[in-house]
Amino acid sequence: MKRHVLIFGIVGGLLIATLQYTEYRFVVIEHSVELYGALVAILFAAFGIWLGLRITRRRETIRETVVVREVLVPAKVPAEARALEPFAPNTARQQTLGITARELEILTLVARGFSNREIATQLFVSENTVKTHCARAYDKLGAARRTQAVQRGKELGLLP
Amino acid sequence: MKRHVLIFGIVGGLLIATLQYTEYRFVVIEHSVELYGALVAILFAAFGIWLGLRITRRRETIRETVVVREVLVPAKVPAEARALEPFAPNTARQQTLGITARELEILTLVARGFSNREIATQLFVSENTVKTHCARAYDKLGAARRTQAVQRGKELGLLP
DNA sequence: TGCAAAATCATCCGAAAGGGTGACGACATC
DNA sequence: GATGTCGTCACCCTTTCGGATGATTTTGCA
Repeated sequence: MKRHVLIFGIVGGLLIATLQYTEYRFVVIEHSVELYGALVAILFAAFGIWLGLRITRRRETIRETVVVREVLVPAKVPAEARALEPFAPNTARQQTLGITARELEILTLVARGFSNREIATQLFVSENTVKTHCARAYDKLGAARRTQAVQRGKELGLLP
Repeated sequence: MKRHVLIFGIVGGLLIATLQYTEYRFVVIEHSVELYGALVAILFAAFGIWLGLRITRRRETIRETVVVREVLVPAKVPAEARALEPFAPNTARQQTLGITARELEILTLVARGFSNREIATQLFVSENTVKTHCARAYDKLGAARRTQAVQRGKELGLLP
């Protein structure tokens, strides 16, 4: 958290300096102040949004309400019909295999056909992190490839 | 989500206009551009953070733990559902997509988690051939990766 | 508050996968 | 016989994955 504020300040300062520098060099155009302000506004708004997402990303688990609901699910349903059913991963098996929630989360995205980079973008983490989670999940599932991990995950009731 | 972008634009425009107006009226001192930029930056950073919080806040709702009880359902989903044990691929869809039998055969092996080399060994063909079939299948399925192709194949009823 | 688990990120390297292109033979159809 | 489809294979190049390892930060809990 402290690091966020720090990089916020540093990046902000650098951005302002850069913008000022460029402005002093290219002030020949008209309305440069407006453009300058708009540029700063857009950049910092984007940065702020990113920061807001980043900060609050993990707070969701705090005030969650756990509701236990029982659902009757047909034992065997084809893939097309299964898409609508609420899927509940087999947490018992997940526990015994030692698969963490984050690993399972990434595994579901892998099963949906996303690349590591796409998953990293969606989850606001680096590609390396995704790869680490993947590797651990593969190891715990005894899989050598992502397709194999997906297959195993479906067999074990971990994935929809 | 669209509403957020809308109010973002409106408020942003108002802010810029206000800042320009006030600047033209009161800020005759030196370094007005720097102050102006810093002000805009801070305001928009705060606004961005607020927006980020607002966007993600409503996700902190209820997390329900669903307990699934498997139940044998008679014949709710008729034709495609019952032919599950010996899986019958959706040949109609296969035809319309122009997927050949060989491509589907290789696709099923891909879905089972085999590598191209393993598939080549099993089918007594070269790895290049497997890759060619894969590429054509991916193209016809609109997939960029093998996991995506598997996902699409299952959605379309081509794979078990 | 301190510790263990989990999550995050990085780097290196080799393997796997994917895109593009070209080619050749078998076979069916017209 | 010309045409088209399918299966087969090869080459080159780029991207993506995976394995191994080490490190730091965050979190949850006792």
